[in-house]
Amino acid sequence: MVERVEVHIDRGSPMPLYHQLAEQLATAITDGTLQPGDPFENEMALTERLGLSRPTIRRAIQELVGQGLLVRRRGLGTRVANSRVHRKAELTSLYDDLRLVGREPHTKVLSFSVDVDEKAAAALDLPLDEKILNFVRLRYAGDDPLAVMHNWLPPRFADITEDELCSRGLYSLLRDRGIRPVVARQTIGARPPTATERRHLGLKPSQPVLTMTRCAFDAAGNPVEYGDHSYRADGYSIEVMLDER
Amino acid sequence: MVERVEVHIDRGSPMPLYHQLAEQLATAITDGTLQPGDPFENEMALTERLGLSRPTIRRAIQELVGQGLLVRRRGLGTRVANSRVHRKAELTSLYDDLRLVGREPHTKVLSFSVDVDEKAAAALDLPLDEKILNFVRLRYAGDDPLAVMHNWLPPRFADITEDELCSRGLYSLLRDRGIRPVVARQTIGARPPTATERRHLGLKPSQPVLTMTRCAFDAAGNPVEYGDHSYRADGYSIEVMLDER
DNA sequence: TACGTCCGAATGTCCTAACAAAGGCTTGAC
DNA sequence: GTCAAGCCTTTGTTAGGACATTCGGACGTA
Repeated sequence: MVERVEVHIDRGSPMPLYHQLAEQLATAITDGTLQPGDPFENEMALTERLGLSRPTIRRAIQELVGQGLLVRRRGLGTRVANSRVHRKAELTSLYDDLRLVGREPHTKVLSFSVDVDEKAAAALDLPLDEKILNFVRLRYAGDDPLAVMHNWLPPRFADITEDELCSRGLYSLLRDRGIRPVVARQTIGARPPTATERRHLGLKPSQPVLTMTRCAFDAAGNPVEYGDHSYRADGYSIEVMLDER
Repeated sequence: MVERVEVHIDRGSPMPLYHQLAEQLATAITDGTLQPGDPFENEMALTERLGLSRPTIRRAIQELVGQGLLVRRRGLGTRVANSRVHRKAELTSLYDDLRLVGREPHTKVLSFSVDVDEKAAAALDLPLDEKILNFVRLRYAGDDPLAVMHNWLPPRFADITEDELCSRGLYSLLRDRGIRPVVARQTIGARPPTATERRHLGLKPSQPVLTMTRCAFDAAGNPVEYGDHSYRADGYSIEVMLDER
């Protein structure tokens, strides 16, 4: 049985038609209107029903295939993919992650300065003698300390204040300044905690920390953030989706 | 200065024109013929020079933008992106990873059986009473034990033998059977080692293991592998690229 | 019954064409 | 000299059409 998703296209909207379509179809899949394995209305039928051209329809479907929501096979048709492979938004800050699971985050700023740092400068692709904003935050989930996060940012963000860091996530601050990190290279490891980490996170020497160093870039490929974080391993794990599509 | 990349299009090839073009341009970027920041020949010029239509050119360029090799801005043009954000192939097995850095991997199979397992059945989307192939491998990098890897596979792979597991990577075995994992959901954490892990990996109680559980899917969204791995944290870290393009 | 061939359906590739929107640059008015 | 309006270049969106390729099933034949 082919499901006919109800779609409303607004030709007056500044949002491209293919994107409007993709969004509404994505909603129909993620909210369960369309079930995994369901056959999908074919391109020509959509073309006629919605009064859009085939390239527009194809582009919308392509977007959903790229997100792993649909699977297409030549000669056969298009179907809703297995729901568990749906890609989720991946580049989020810890702050957002915690909000999502209902644990109110808060932050204590342990240090805050602007100074030269060769390792960070290299990572951020800046001159080695450039002064770099850097700060260390202790992050809590509810009342429990969860992570020690050390970050370095290019000097153009020098207007960030300690107060701002306490009240919101770093990525939210960056977005307000018109910067949207879209790619990040991360290295994840584990080790015994340092004395500082034991003190701040309340750990015994046998309880390891999960470490993550991350360099994030905007769409143009400019580095926007370099970070070196240590998480309590008993309270946090990192979820990632890998794909080679 | 606009670089004119030498491109040869073979209209007789079964490979799509846009892909031929994308591949040759990608090579020019990754091998350094085009440098990061270089302006890129614009669409109309490519159209005329190569005798291809604009949609074909655009599709090739789009492919490279998706890989993070190019950056486009309306009204401005297309440029080669910062080289460090180039996405690398991400879904590899440990075996391939080790080969790449020149450390000869080898494998000892610790256990091998076919039996029911509710947790694995749920992860693989199989009936709970279905018999599942499962095995535990101890992986070495050179002479050093590196990881204890526990894997579960659907019964259709029951023809895999212990010998095969010793000589090759798991993903290579799957590929030979026509299965290509393309997406995986991973959870990465850390904890102190169990007694078994201490024995096999030669760890002290204070040396943590890095844990990764992974469920991999093929292009159609069918689960093909479930794994629960423990790595020596002092010899291994996990690199991932995140992106929300 | 078993097997191979043909056909229809669906997606994949490629083309031409037109207009919209965004950014930088030139030109002109003040 | 300064600033704004308008032009040009470039990419973004949409349309419509033609043909290729692949898959499954129907049909027919041995």
